[in-house]
Amino acid sequence: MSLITDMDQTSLPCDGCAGRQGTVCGAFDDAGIAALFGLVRQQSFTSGQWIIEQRQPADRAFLLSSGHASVLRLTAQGRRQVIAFLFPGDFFAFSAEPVYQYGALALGDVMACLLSRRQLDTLLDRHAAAGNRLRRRMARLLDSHAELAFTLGRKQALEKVAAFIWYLHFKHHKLGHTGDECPVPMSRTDIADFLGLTGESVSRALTALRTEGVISLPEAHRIQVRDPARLRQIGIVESGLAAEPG
Amino acid sequence: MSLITDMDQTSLPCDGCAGRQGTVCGAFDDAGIAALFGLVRQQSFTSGQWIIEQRQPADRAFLLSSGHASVLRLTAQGRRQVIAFLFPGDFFAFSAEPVYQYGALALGDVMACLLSRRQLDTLLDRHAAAGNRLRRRMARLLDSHAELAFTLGRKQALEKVAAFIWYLHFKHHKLGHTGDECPVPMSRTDIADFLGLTGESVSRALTALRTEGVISLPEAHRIQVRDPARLRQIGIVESGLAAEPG
DNA sequence: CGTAACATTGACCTCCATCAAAAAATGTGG
DNA sequence: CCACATTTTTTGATGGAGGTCAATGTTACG
Repeated sequence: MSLITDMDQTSLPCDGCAGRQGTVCGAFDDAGIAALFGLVRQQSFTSGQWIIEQRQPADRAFLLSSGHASVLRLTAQGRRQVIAFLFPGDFFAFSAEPVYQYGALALGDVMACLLSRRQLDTLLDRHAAAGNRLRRRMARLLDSHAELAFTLGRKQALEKVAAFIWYLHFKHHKLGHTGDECPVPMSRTDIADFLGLTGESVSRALTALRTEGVISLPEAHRIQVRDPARLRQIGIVESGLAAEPG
Repeated sequence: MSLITDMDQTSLPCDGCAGRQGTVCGAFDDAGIAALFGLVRQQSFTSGQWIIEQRQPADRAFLLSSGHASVLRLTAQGRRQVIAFLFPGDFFAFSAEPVYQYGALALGDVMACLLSRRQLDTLLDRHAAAGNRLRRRMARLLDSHAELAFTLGRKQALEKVAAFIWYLHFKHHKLGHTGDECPVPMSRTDIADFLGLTGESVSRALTALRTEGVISLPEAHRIQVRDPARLRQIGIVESGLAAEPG
């Protein structure tokens, strides 16, 4: 697959890259960032467009400046598995394969900074600190993948959906927003393909949580958390810290 | 979680470490290996012993010299999810968390080379090449985790078990063995907890594959593949190369 | 050899997928 | 801004894959 990582909150605005602020590029030291922005070329995508296409040479990486994307695999028989959702500031790169086994699909309007993998590799070779920080980032990503494995393997539908809402809100706050309400940038089917369910089951789970008073749904693509403690309990979100993809 | 990676086949015998040959430590350059073996202390474990315990400080790493282990998470309610199986030469390290969210359990007799994470980090900081190779290794591990996500989310029981057998044989050959028969070092329950099934379902799937003539089971912990093409087809193992955990 | 742990097989039931229809949201042109 | 067409979401009815519980057969080990 590929590295999909969210970069630090700590670091720099990304004007040179995105034209709007984003907190990104945490894995690179200052020289690295300077070099990086020299290489970057920006591109916009609309809903349903592939930013990276599955089965194409794994020679491109990108940084999501604005909007959202899903990383997914599509089999010959038409089965879909979403591996991750990307938020502004998230990074996609580093398949070990010569060809991407997964594609990245724009959910709505997207701005992305594309760069070649070769350039990125060179950059990383030159800046040891960047490589080390990236290694730590990848370790965190591995943690989150294990979390996903647990969710897929050992939770039932309601628990999966509860954990997912927890994850959505975690991301929302991590991106600097406040409040108990957050947007849902992906479709029910996308959520289902992430959690190993059907769209109908996702919908049913949402209504169940709404009926129980745990959440409310002012609109289909907006969720308000009314009882965070119970949501977390239902979702079996244990890991105190890195509650990435629950 | 943690990095669990199998090291290169290319590299060195591990006598200084394991007392018996193993092809390991591929991520380190020569100076790195020399330094590494200075730090190593070896330990043996018996079936059912924890090599690394969940919820303990994530300050230890280890290299499996001989035997097998499972990496698993155990929740308060007693749900079990196996994240990976470790084979001789595999490496376990690098949780991003301060405390391991997963434990490593010996399957039968095990010899492991334990080293402290701090020492390993220092080592990696000093040897840039080792860090880079490790990064590539982690990318491959991420690929395999995505493969696991697909298996857990979008395959049915028979397909999961077929893919698992494929994975077992892949590992077996990668470790230098030949032939269509290979040992199964883990229990049915372990397999079930890896694939998101129950032991009974694994058992049923195995008999189904046996009845179909795809495999045979000379003993419970030994599987012979009679029809590799069909096994692969049933297991939906697509990725030509990195067919890690199917 | 005997006992305990594990694996297989069977009967039953639950949760979720599937199929289908109604309701809501989204987009488009007038 | 509104009417209409299309897509998405919700809700309902039904069936099946796999979980659960229980009994039997097998393997591993003291």
